[in-house]
Amino acid sequence: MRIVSWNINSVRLRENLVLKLMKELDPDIICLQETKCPNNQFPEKAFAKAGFSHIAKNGIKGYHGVATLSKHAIIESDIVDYCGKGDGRHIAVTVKSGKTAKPVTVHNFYVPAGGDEPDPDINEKFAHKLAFLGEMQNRFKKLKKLGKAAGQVLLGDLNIAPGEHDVWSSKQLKNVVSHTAVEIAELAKVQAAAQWDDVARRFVPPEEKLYSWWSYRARDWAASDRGRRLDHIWVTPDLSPAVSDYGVLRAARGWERPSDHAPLWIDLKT
DNA sequence: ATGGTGGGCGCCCCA
Repeated sequence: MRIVSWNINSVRLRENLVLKLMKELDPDIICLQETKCPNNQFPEKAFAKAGFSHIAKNGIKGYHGVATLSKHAIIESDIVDYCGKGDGRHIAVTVKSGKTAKPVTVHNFYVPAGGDEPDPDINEKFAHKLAFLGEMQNRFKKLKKLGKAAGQVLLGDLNIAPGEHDVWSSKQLKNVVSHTAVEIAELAKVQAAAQWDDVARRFVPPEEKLYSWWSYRARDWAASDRGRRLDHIWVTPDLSPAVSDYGVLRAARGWERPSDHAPLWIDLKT
């Protein structure tokens, strides 16, 4: 089973790029973030026609919003309202890909970007980001305690590039929101809460640069290559051996009228 | 040191 995560930055504007992605990667599940689309305006028909007839969405007019498209039946879906704001920043689906396959639960997240100033006392957006990560920690700690932290995937735009080689210059970005020590520590606590495995770094050596986002503001994003790895796919330990491949479709950043994020994917033997 | 671009929505927010 191939699972994709992609911050699409408006699903209505880039419906054609989602269809292109379907052709290029032939995934089973696609998790979108920043759909910026109310549920009743979501382009379901076009996606169903392409084979993705099972869709779970948590959309908000104008801002953020997540949606998960599946070729296989969604047997359960669940939305958690982080920080009590009514935002569209999480949706979970449970999918069973065949009669003998074990069900897999996929958590699709869009963590708040956090604004410009990395100080929660003067920047409420940064405070929101830290609070959101705190709620993620509690949620997955509880899940672990209940013995239910298995058969799960956590992915999405987490808006944090934790490692030295997850950014083009760790030194120059150390005070830039997305790469500050406090965020990286909070993200590590989320990861520890259910012993999530960051599969990316098993397939791409930690000392190799790896990005999933490049700013729109660069004159030539590919030439300057000042990227950040803001998007992640994690799995619970029981699924680690089942992950057979991982990749970032960097080419999609160069498609016509692109998102500023590239899609990333894993192959999972179920 | 600064400002650069791109979305949605409606005279300005967010990334």
